[in-house]
Amino acid sequence: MDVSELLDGLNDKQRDAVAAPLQNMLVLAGAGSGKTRVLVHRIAWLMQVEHASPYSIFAVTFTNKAAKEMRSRVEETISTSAGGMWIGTFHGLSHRILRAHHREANLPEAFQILDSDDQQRMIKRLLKAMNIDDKKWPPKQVSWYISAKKDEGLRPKDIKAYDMNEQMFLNIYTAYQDACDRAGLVDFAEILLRCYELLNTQPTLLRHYQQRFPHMLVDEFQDTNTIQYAWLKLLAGSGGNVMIVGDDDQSIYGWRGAKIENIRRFLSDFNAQTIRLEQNYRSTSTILKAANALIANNSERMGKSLWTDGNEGEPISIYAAYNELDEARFIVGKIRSWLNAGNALQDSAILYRNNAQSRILEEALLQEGLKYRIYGGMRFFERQEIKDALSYLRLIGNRQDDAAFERIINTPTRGIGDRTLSLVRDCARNESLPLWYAAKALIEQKHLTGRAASAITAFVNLIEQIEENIQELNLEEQAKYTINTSGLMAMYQAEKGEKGRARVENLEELINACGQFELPEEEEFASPLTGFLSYTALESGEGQAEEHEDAVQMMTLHSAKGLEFPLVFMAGVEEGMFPSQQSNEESGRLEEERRLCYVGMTRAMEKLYISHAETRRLYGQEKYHSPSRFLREIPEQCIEEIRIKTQVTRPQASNRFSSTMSHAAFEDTGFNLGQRVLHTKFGEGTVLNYEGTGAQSRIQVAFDDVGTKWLVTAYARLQSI
DNA sequence: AACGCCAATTTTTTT
DNA sequence: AATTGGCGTT
Repeated sequence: MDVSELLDGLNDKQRDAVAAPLQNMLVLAGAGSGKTRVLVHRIAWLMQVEHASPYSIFAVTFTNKAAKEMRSRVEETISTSAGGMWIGTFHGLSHRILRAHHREANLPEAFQILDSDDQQRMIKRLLKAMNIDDKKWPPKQVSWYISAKKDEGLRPKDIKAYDMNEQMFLNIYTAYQDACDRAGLVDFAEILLRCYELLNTQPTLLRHYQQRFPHMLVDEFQDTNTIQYAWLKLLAGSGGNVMIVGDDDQSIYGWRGAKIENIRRFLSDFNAQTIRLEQNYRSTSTILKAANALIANNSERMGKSLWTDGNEGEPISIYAAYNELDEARFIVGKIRSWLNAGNALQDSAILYRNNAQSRILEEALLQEGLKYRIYGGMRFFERQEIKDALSYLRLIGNRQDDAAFERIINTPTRGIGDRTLSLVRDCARNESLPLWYAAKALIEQKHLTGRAASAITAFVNLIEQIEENIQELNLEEQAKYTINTSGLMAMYQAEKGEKGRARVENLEELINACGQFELPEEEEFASPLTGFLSYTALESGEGQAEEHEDAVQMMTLHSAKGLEFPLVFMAGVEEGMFPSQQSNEESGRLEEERRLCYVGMTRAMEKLYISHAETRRLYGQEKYHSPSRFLREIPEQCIEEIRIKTQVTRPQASNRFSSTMSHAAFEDTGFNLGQRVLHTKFGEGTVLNYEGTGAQSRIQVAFDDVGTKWLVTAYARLQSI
């Protein structure tokens, strides 16, 4: 590709970023401003103009999806393979370094990765062993504590406990780390911390990487946490060509340790130039105006204002639903009209604050016969049956893996009960042995009696026999053999119902995935099996069953980041839901909620609907929510409120008045517009019954008492609900 | 080991 | 409301 082609079709700011001289740079990239494009073209520019070798390029993202997209777009742009380039996630790249230097990192060659579920189970077992009440110190909270500390780069020795309570957390952290180290296991946060420590303590190694990668690029920088920042800084060394791309207004992972301040830190630590990408190629000017106004309510911003030379588009429609069913009905009705107008279903998305909201929406879509796809939730490699199977493979690859041992020792049931198991655990703890070797020792020393002994022996033999018999097989055959021989397949085949059938299918899919798996050539693994196991942990399998069917896209606001849709619905935009109950003024999380709202709004390309329900069933109780404060922060001229706006006429010198049902909100419901009703009482709270239609509205606000006209805003109340 | 009952618990999520 | 986990019973 010609150099000038790299700059073609870019705006001035994008060009400044792509063609900048070698320097540290912050690209403050607003939503929809073409940041991926800039990153990709910058990489191509480095290669073609600065003559950078692909081996010198290091690009970091947060998700596998983003990494994959970047790689394929780079390859598309430079028209050759991007092999040799390191493009990956923080965890993926750190993991790669750890594999290559596992000895220096004090890890066994076949070390494995704990996901958060494994981590919690591990902690739970530990609490039991340490005789700690898991009601007082819930495993979930403990794992949260440990991860948070690791994200801060803190080992137990670096932490001073403030009180007895924290001291307990600290003790568990210490014990947990000890257990992981002995079992050859690393959790997600450990991957980053361990890699950081490795580089920090091995100057030769660090220099090697620093020299190899003079060109670094980082995406979504606003989501970096403390350890990720430190890791980057270490790798960048004194080199002066780091490009970070981010948007402080889209920082929505503070609750997970992301530090928005890292952007400012980067500016001073790296003495970096700032380039702002503010031209938006996604949304209508109305949507941008609204989003800009909303986010302006946040303080401490880097400052940025999106603009477009595109159309004004339609106003943002705000629908005040009577309850969540009405809300769902409204959304589905609008999607139906959108579809009937000749649009594609997959171009519409429903966004919500929490996953629990999806159910009602689903039901409404189902009723209307509209296909939908829900993002998030249980991923492929996180499923119970898959984790069972993987645990067999893990234990075969590494006998020290206590987490895997615990999971499968009695799955399927083979007569190893709690009594026997606690003997094994005690022995393991007393002798500082992995559970596997403790079990073997107990058999050898004849500490186990008849039935328990034979059950354990059978298990030990099973694992050893599997290992022996799969030596000559390829990965797919290994998995197949293991799943069948272990009895897992038979166990799930015996499980009745839809669930059992699905699980068997998943196990088959796992075998299939093993066949499809290509071991990354450039990376160093003890065996293909180890490589596959790492892959399953780091890439939990979102793309496993990705069907590109035409369906309504449903997801939380968080998972919508980075995506765009012509038609977007934001549901449940109510106080207590969004901003959520726990992010009130005191918690200091309001600004992050506002950013989340900003993220949601800027997903919409053409039309945005925002809805809130007056009444909502939440945790089995009726809750009354007022519209979200965020709605008031949107300029009125960007908004069209869809409500039953009833115009009321008051005859002179009379208490009687009539009102007319006159709003589009009823269009899709089959009610008759223009229906009139007579009343004698009028005021806040008066219920208007539209006879024969089953519709009601309740007067919410009465104002403008001018002459014979009252302007009244009333909410719809549908009797069918 | 399978079943059933009771109690607790409810943001957001990637790796 | 609905799901999950723990515990006791068969």
